[in-house]
Amino acid sequence: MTKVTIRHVAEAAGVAVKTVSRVVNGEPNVTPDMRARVSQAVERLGYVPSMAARRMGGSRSYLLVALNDRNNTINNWRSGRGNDWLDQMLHGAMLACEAQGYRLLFELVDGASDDLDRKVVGILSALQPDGLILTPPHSQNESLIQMLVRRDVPVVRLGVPAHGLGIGVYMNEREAGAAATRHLIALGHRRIGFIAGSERFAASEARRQGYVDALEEAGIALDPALQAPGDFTYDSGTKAVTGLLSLDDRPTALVASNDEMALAALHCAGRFGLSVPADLSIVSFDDTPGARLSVPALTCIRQPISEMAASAVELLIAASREGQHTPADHELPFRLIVRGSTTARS
Amino acid sequence: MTKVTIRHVAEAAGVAVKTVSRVVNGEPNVTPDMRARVSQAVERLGYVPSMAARRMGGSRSYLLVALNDRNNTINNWRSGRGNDWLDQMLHGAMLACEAQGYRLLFELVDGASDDLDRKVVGILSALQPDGLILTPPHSQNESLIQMLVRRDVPVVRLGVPAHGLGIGVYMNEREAGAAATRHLIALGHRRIGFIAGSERFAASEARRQGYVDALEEAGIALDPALQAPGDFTYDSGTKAVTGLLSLDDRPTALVASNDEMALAALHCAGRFGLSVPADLSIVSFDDTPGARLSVPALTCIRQPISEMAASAVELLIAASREGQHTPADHELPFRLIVRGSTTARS
DNA sequence: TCATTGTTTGACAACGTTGTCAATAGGAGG
DNA sequence: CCTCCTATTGACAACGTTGTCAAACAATGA
Repeated sequence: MTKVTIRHVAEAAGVAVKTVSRVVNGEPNVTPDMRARVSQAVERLGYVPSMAARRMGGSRSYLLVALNDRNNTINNWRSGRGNDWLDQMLHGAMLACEAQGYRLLFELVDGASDDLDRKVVGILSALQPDGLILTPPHSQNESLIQMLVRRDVPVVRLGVPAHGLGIGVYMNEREAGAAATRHLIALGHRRIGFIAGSERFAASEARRQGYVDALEEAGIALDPALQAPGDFTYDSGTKAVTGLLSLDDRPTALVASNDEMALAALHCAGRFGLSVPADLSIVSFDDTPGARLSVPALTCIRQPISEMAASAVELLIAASREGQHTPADHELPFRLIVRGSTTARS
Repeated sequence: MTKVTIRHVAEAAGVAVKTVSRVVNGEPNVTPDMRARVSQAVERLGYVPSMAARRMGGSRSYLLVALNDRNNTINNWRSGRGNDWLDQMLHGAMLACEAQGYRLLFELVDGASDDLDRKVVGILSALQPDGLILTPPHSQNESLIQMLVRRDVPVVRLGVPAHGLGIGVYMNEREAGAAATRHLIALGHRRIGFIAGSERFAASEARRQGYVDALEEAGIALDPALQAPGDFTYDSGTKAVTGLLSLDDRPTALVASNDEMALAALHCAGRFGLSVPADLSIVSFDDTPGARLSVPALTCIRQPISEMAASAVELLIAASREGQHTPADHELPFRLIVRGSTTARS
């Protein structure tokens, strides 16, 4: 009933503690007999090594830390926007960690440059994780990442290419923006509006460029009036759509940079007497719960969030094992999910 | 640039390591001078104590673990249902932890009785947390909690009264069910349907009882046909509502045990040619993002989830400090949020 | 003044594991 | 049979902190 340590197992199996350690960690140079004997003792006593002691004795902590911006998270939560992105990220990461015997600790950070750096260093000192997962927008913070790389902490940057600093795990946002737009073009739409995301996120500009790419390759002239700014919030979506639908030559289709702004568009269209998708087709990004339950359900680009997180974990563990921080980039495929919010131009 | 330990601080300040420890931990019996001198060194060197070493040397780990059922989480996520409850719980808990210098580690568990117990013991052995937060339905698992209490692990049971085993932090679900129902009664409704939640969760039955309470106190006869089973999913909501609206004497109002089933009701009503709230009023539970963005927005009962989580953390830390596991119950108030989905009976 | 008490500081062991290196055993090659 | 090499096992220090206890010192009371 009391705490079981490696010493208890060693005594029970009649071997040295180091041998138990070897078996538990799957190290080589242990005879099958010995391995069986020790394993049996481990099983019987229900021994599980203490993470804290592992960290103290050895060089690994079996711990990864995911850093997320506090303001994003809290704002999402306060505004009732939900944290679907984060949920999926955490799930993907946790499952991958579990599969490898690692733990994931989720931390909120905020603040500007120096202050942020100090906080992150504090987290590093306190937790001594084997790797760090950064989410946008911090995954774009080059100076922060430079510091981490200097300290030899394996870092995965979610959502953006690493460009030689850390490990980037992302999807091709530009191509996704183009795919969303091409879908509308293929349906016969010519006047296609675009609602941009917050400039704090690199993905926003990439998606816009993809939109531009698709129009250009289809030979459709760009109309600046069709590009409205937004910041991923419902209200900003309402404002953007109101502007777009008030145009003399209003668009017949929209690309919204996230689901929430698309939902705003959906509701807003009604106020203009337009029905979706008959009078207005809408494509968006994210594939959140709300996008599936809306009427009509939203055609959208699904980001491989949990897959990215799982990759992140695997890459971090590999990096920490090999003790080298080779910069790398891993691009994962997105998917266009066609639902009821888009149809051919009438 | 290299790792700074307590010894470095001690040398820099010209004192013993134990003295630094005392200052860092705010222990008594240190002269103000000494405290200042050491604090300055800590500040200057950017010293942050290692959690692992703290756990090894001392009796506390400064770590709390939140246990959640893997199946709930994953199903919610796969089905696109979202994990709003969990998000809020984690946020509340994390912020409270941060305020006290603790960390929160989130773990998924699953499996039946023995297997579950073994997994939890494994988590305890590996992490050695100062306390455990259990979410429904595991917070109802008496045998699991009994085991934890036997092992002297402070435990908070979220969402249910503790009844003398562990610490319960919850809202009065029965009273909430009654409040939701009374709101409808006050609006003149007499035929009020009820869509139940999954029987796996104790809250489901409590809410139903509250519904019954309110009807009885208003002298409205119970009609078993008005109580439909459900399991918190959209589909089960659709099924339940279809049944209720097909009745000869159909209800003019509904109490849905969660937002998702209420949204199903909302959409379903349209198919019956009924408009909400004119022909059908709907009250639900949760106050999820979808409930606020739907048209009309849902009148619902808001659970004080993040507040419950924050209380949980504070109670756990207090319990672990005092080293005694006094059973306790903490009931937090819910709130009825009136929005567009309810109106007076026409 | 001296004994007593309390306050402040420090020395040292202990926590549970892994890294390092030495010791031993077993096998190959001469 | 002896030597050399390798595979296996073990002894022991180290990791960074806190708990325990003792030492030094100051304050109190007789």
